[in-house]
Amino acid sequence: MKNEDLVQDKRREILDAAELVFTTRGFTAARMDDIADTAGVAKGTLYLYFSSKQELFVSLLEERTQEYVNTLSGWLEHAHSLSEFIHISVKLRGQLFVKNQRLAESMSHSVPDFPKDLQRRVWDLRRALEQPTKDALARLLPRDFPVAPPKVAAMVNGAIDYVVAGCIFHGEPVVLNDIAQDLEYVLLPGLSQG
Amino acid sequence: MKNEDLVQDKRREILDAAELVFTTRGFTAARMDDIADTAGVAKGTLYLYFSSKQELFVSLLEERTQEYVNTLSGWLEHAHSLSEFIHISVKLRGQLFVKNQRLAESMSHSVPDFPKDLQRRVWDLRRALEQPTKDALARLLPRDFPVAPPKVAAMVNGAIDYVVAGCIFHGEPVVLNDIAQDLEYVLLPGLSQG
Amino acid sequence: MKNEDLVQDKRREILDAAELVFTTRGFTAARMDDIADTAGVAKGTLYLYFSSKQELFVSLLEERTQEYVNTLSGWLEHAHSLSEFIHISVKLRGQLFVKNQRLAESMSHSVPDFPKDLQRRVWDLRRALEQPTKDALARLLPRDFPVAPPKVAAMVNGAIDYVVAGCIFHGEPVVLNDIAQDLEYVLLPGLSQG
Amino acid sequence: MKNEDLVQDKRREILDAAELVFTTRGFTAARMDDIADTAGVAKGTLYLYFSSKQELFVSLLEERTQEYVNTLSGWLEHAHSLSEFIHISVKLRGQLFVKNQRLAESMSHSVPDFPKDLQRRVWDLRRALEQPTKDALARLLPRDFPVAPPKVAAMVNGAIDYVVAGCIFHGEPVVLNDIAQDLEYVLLPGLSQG
DNA sequence: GATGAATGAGTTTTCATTCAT
DNA sequence: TATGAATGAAAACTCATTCAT
Repeated sequence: MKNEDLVQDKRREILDAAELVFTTRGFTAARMDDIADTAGVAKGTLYLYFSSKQELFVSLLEERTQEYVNTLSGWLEHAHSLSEFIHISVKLRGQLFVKNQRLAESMSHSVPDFPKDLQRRVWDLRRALEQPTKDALARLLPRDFPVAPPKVAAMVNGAIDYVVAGCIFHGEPVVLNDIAQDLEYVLLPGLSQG
Repeated sequence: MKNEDLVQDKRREILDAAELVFTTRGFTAARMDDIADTAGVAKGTLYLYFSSKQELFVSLLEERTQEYVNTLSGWLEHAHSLSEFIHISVKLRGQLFVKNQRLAESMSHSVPDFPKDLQRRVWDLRRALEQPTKDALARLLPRDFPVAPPKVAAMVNGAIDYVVAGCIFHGEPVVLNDIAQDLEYVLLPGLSQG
Repeated sequence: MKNEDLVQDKRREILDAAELVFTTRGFTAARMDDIADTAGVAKGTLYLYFSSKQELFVSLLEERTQEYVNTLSGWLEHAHSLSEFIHISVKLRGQLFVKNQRLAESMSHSVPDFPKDLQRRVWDLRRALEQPTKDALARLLPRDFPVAPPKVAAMVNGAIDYVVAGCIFHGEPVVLNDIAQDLEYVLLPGLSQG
Repeated sequence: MKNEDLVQDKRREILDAAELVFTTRGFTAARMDDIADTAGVAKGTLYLYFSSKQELFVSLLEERTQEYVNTLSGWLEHAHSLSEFIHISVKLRGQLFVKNQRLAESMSHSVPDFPKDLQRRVWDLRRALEQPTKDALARLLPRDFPVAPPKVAAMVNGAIDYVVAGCIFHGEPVVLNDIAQDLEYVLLPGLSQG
């Protein structure tokens, strides 16, 4: 028990360090040295937990995606209106925006060179990531809404991410409640049309 | 004249090659060898036109941003309704989506390590990139629209990019007319509210 | 006693494992991990019995050389003719060929880098290894044979080893009786000359 | 012309350095750094001429085997008796003994881990290496000699190599003429039997 | 101006050895 | 005594940059 817990702790420490370094520098520019230093372990230790830099990266994606998907679907289950859906989406995507964004970017560049088994693991992740939003929209949109739920999900998420990114870029504070209200104002009329 | 033109031609060839390689592999993973091969010149020649890999990258961003901003503001000047605005935006962002997306991603990862003078040049680019959409919205949105034009611009552009990215990811054809109609259906009611 | 025996057992297990790994991969490419796994003990345990990888290797050479020399001199003592000498030599060298060959090769590569005390131990081994064949030839060769026994020993052993190696390389079965007859046919006339 | 020659010179320098280092240390223990230092070039330069340490090793084997086979078959063509055959064999194998021996040893350990294409190249070498001696013996042995030429070749070569190795090991001078006479004395009677 | 061979600092990965339990 | 997680020095290989031709 004790032993197993310690192993999990160290694994988590390494993943936290990896997240920081990968999201700051991108996959290729990130150095295993930096990850080890950040985690406070020796370089060799990384390889006791992950078989390569690529495998560490994919494991990190899996871990974070899992957490995010769990949280998101938990919250969205209790959304009973499109307004609630928008507010919940803004709150969660906004909080996790920066690191998820950076990881996602790294993915599109780096993964094409990965070995087949790792590519497959990433592929599975992408599908898992879309599911909760798609499910909630399927439930909340008016019957016979002419735009398919996956496309609507893309619009909502894109709008959220870009507004948050804009705030960060311009150095404005990210007030998620205000952002949610702005989004509601723009999107709700269109999404509520019978 | 003749001489000057030749110089410009070679410069352009190198930039075209750099675009292909940077957008395919990302900044760090891109190799000067590949860029030279793709451009059909020797590696040393790259350094006659650009003083480093970083400077080549920033020059490319400047070149492409300039082109894109010129085209976009040209088209948006003639937009006389929000509907037209949406259709024009989808058409242009959609066409340029992939390469702009990749360049933008590379920017966020790589630029923080660049020397200060190059960072300044990138900073100026980002502002230039937002201007045309902001100007058009300021003109087309209803008086006293409660959401600021830069935020609306972010929502529209985010929605466009994510829908296009979703099509590409799922292997569906990217039919820009259809996408524009979907976006109009979702966004226009909110944007037209008095 | 009991305790002492257990210690010897574990030592032997480690040496057996080391033999398998060293002869399969060569000294440098052999990993202490593999030896520990093969022996069924933890890596740290190896260092309770042998102070380093190098010392383990030399101890193995000593152990195996001792066994081989004992067996060989026991058999050769009862050889009463050059024909018997050849048959016995083929039988024993043939059986032990592969592992001895590999250990010997490792020796010539690796030992030059060893510390002086280990080099000295290896040096002693080499001399011990030649003695039984030299003694038997001194007894069995005709009086005043013009070629010195050590050189004859080298010829016989070289001929045996290369024929066996040739069979192995070409994938032919190693039939030691046939090989002994071939060697007798070629060597006996010369060795029997008065 | 000039250019091509310079390239060949540098390639040769690297191969010479590689031979020295590989034969001194064995394949695994040899370091690319050492080879580069010995050749008087930078580490990166090695990779302009050979794509990996393994490929450098196999290229070296090919180069040296080719030289040796050419020389050997040239000389053996003019051997008109078994006595001449023995003298020629001793002279050539003796001269090249040390380095060929060491390279051959490295082969048996290292090559099994090489990629398939390199293994194939080594396999071809081994066959080429046996041909000249086999051809000469087929010509010179008595009709209906009961031992197959490849086996006789193995005996002769093994005897030569071990006698030479014995001299080196005991610190005696290697006088090839004397060694050839000793071998003739022992082997010729057996090989000449009708 | 143009070339491309050469460089060497920087990166990932391995593995003998140690030491707290 | 036995363990095996942790270490970090060392090795293969890469690639931006330079410079003699």
